[in-house]
Amino acid sequence: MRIATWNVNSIRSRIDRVEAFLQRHDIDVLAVQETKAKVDQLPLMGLESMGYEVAATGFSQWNGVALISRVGIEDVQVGFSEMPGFGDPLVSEARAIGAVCGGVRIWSLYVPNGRKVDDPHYAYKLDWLGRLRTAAQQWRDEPTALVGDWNIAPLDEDVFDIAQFKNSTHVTVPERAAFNAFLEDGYADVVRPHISGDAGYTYWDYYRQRFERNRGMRIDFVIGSPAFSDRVTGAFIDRDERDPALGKANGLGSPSDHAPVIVNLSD
DNA sequence: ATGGTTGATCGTCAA
Repeated sequence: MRIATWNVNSIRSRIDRVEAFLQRHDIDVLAVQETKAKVDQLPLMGLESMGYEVAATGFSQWNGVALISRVGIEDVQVGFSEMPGFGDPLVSEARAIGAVCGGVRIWSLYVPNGRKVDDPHYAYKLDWLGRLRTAAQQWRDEPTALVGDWNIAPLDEDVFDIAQFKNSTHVTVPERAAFNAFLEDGYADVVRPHISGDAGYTYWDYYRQRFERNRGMRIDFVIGSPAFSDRVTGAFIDRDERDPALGKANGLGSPSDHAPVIVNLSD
């Protein structure tokens, strides 16, 4: 089985890329983030004709997530719980959808960005991660994968220049501690052993030709329970999908600012 | 400190 995670930055504007990606890499389950679409706006026709089923959260702004699977989608669950004091519960619940696909529980996650360390959204991010951790402890003894855009760079080598991230979100001690808590609970970063340094980047800002200069970040992860991690036989990042020049040459529009992460599992 | 780019939606916010 082959699974992937990809922050697509609008599934409607990039459905051609999504369908081509699924075919090019023979993907069984794709977790997507930042769908930027309500459920009734999802472009399903092509996906269904390719044999995929879709489960998604609905939110029209920026934080919808989805699972696209051709090995079944069972026991769908959405979100974790309301975030007291942080507006509409949809804001938190639209960030996570989980289902059993091909015998594996997969969660597509869009961890809150945090914006600035003094922004209420930063505290919301840490709180949200704490709730995710509590929920994830219940699935640790099953084949489970927590995949998506974590908006955290756990190591200094996961950003192009750690000096530029002083006082910035994504690299703070509390965010890294929140990430490491999953590893302490028995989950593992199953892609780390297959990449090194700047070859592990999954995100490059649209600004300032960050991709062309390889000034990126590693913030998209596949975190597996022991029963999941034991089945991982390989992993890679499809950096070509982020290449604006390659996309243009292939007649495609602008890429997402994130590249897909692909993981192979033994049967 | 600022600016640069993209998407949803159509002035402005979020990333």
